[in-house]
Amino acid sequence: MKPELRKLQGSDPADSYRLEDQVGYWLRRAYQRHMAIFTGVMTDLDLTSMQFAALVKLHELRAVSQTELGRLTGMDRATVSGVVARLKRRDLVLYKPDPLDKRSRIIAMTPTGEALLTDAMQRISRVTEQTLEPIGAAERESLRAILQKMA
Amino acid sequence: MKPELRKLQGSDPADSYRLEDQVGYWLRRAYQRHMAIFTGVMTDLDLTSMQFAALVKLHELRAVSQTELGRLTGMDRATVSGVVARLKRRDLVLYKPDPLDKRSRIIAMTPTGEALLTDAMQRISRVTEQTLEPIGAAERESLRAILQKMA
DNA sequence: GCCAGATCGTTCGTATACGAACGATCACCG
DNA sequence: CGGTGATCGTTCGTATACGAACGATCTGGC
Repeated sequence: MKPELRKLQGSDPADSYRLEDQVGYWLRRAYQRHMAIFTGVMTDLDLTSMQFAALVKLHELRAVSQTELGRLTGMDRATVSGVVARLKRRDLVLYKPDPLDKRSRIIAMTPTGEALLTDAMQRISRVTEQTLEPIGAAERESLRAILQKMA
Repeated sequence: MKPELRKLQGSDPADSYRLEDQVGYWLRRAYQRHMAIFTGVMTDLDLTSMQFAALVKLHELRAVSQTELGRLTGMDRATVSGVVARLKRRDLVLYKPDPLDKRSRIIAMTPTGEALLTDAMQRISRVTEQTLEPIGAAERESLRAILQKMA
């Protein structure tokens, strides 16, 4: 069937599909904007959002295995491996052996890491505020509820 | 103020900050789940979501410059470069010179690309449906409205 | 006590993502 | 017409992201 005929019949799905109408597109765009804001606010600390997430969890739990850290922050174990290695290279975290499991690697924060986290913590609200700036309180709550259901 | 004093007052921001309460975390999780669904549905087509997005835009506009394609799909020009190169390697798109601008590279789809897009198009609704499965119609509309405001 | 299957972390390969620096070209202004 | 600043696409470096295969270790069942 010729394209023109398909168009006349309006039966080619590709002709009515609009990228701008897709959930994935919105989610990506919103996340992308959030990331840009995060990066902007944290530039001089040289801290990515995933590194920050890892430090937050380590501060909260004091020490966790690498796999557990990945689970808590939503990172693949291969990804966590790299993130943690970069934190270690900057002495923000350290490795400890797990006395109960030789396979496991316990990650804990160093004082340097705690200090950097304190700095980051003082600006993280700016990231949230800027990210949510375009929407009101009721919408923020809706967004939270909906995204939590979805994930 | 000393850390100990802050702690006594319960004022260390790091102690009350919960990763699970952050917008960025929800957005990332939702997007991550969406991506997993996309990948699962499209595995045998060997098509990533960004490659799909590029093909969708090319189908719609027939031919666009690489930079414009990036703008339309929300990709960095360095990123587009790679995505398009991989599509070209599989003969899904082709390059054309721009008669009006020697710097520009026009991208257009090949019949192979169109065929693959047709295949992908037949399952894309499954991706959307599975992504939005946890939420109802009203919530879907809310989500759309809110995310569009945010981006 | 042993072994089969699960789990821990690594490495490799591939695909985004994006800032920065670069060469080529373009557009516009004086 | 000539030059200066903007734009196009590339390349490099770095950081996620994730599947798959791997060795080491652990665990449960027998």
